[in-house]
Amino acid sequence: MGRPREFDEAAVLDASAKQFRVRGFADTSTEQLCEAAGVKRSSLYNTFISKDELFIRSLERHISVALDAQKAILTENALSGCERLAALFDLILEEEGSARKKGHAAGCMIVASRMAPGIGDREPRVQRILDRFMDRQLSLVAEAVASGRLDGSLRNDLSPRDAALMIVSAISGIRVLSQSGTGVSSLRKVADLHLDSLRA
Amino acid sequence: MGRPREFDEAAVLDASAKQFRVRGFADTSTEQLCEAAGVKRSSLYNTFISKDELFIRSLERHISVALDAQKAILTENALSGCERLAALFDLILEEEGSARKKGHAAGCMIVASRMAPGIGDREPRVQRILDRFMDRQLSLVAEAVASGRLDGSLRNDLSPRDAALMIVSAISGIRVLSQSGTGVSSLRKVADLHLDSLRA
DNA sequence: CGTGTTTTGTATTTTAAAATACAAAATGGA
DNA sequence: TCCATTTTGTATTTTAAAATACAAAACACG
Repeated sequence: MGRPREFDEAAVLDASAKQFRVRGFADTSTEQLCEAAGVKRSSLYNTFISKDELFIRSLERHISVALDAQKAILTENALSGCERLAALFDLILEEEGSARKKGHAAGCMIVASRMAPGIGDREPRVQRILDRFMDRQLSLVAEAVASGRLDGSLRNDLSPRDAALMIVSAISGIRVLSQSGTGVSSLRKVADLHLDSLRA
Repeated sequence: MGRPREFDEAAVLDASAKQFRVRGFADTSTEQLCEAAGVKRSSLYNTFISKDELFIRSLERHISVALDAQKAILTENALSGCERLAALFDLILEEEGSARKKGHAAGCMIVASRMAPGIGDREPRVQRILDRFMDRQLSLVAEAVASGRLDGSLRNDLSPRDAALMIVSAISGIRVLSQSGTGVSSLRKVADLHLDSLRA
């Protein structure tokens, strides 16, 4: 009962996430958020309590869909372990490339939330969300590495965990490079170099 | 003539840089800056004009000393090309390790400034300073790679420029990993993996 | 000694953004 | 239909931090 909602919650979270990504947490006002999401302030506060809570929920959703996409790739049985890693890099490069096209060169919400203190200090949940994401990402990549050792596509002298750390760090590195304006073709070479070092 | 200054300008810049690193730009108030630097607000504004200007000068100084340290290592004639790169990774790991010990796990001012929009949007100079840093860093690393090819310590089938991009991205990746709480010993393994892939 | 000049300390003003208050609107169910 | 309940729109309040104003202090120089 009561008056029905006129907006889609997930759409607001996506629009918010984009704003936060492009302008940063501190530099996006609630007014910009309202405008971007096409929602009035009272609706925002009524639904999401505060700017902090809205950010947290946006981050949660962003990470959830990002992780799903990576999981789909990294557990694709039709691919060898090495091919899975290659496809993961493809995904990252595609994301960066299309972000580039859409004008907003900015940025990776996950890496930015990690590196920029701010809300992450006040809000332990931000830390927790990011930690959990990284744990899962590391596990997924480590599994792909392990299966790459079995199918012979990857070196068998490396620990899956260490290799996974290396891959994950490479991805972050690429995101930073991309934010610095490095062209996608260069990013591709960097990704290839990283991957080559793990090949059998 | 006139009343002499009671504080050291460089010391204020260093203290400010630390605050900005630990708390982020938006979340450090001028009051915190004054307290950290041991200087009254009027002195700050009198000398540095505004919070924005103070940040820019802090960043400039921070980058300048960082680059000097890297340059010293990367142009050390006594070392082979590969050893120079290894020493560079050592420097990074040492920085991260000692930051960890001092409690403030946060953070790399350079990567954070890149990834977190904010002042960087308003201030083209921030962009310029970071671009310039990266150019120089890339050149220094590329030179080290080139000399590593000559002295036989590094693979001779890779373009110095691409290899340099790969190294620089690896460094950023390690910084992100470190910020996420990864232990220094794991960071070391990651660095070794990255370096191994370039060895002759 | 003073006098001009710069720095320093304190108190105040400005500002901008977050958050709230409250009436009007819109529905489902009795 | 009308009432309880929730959302929506607008206007206002709260807040915190950046920036300024101005008098007192400290020195160099004549």
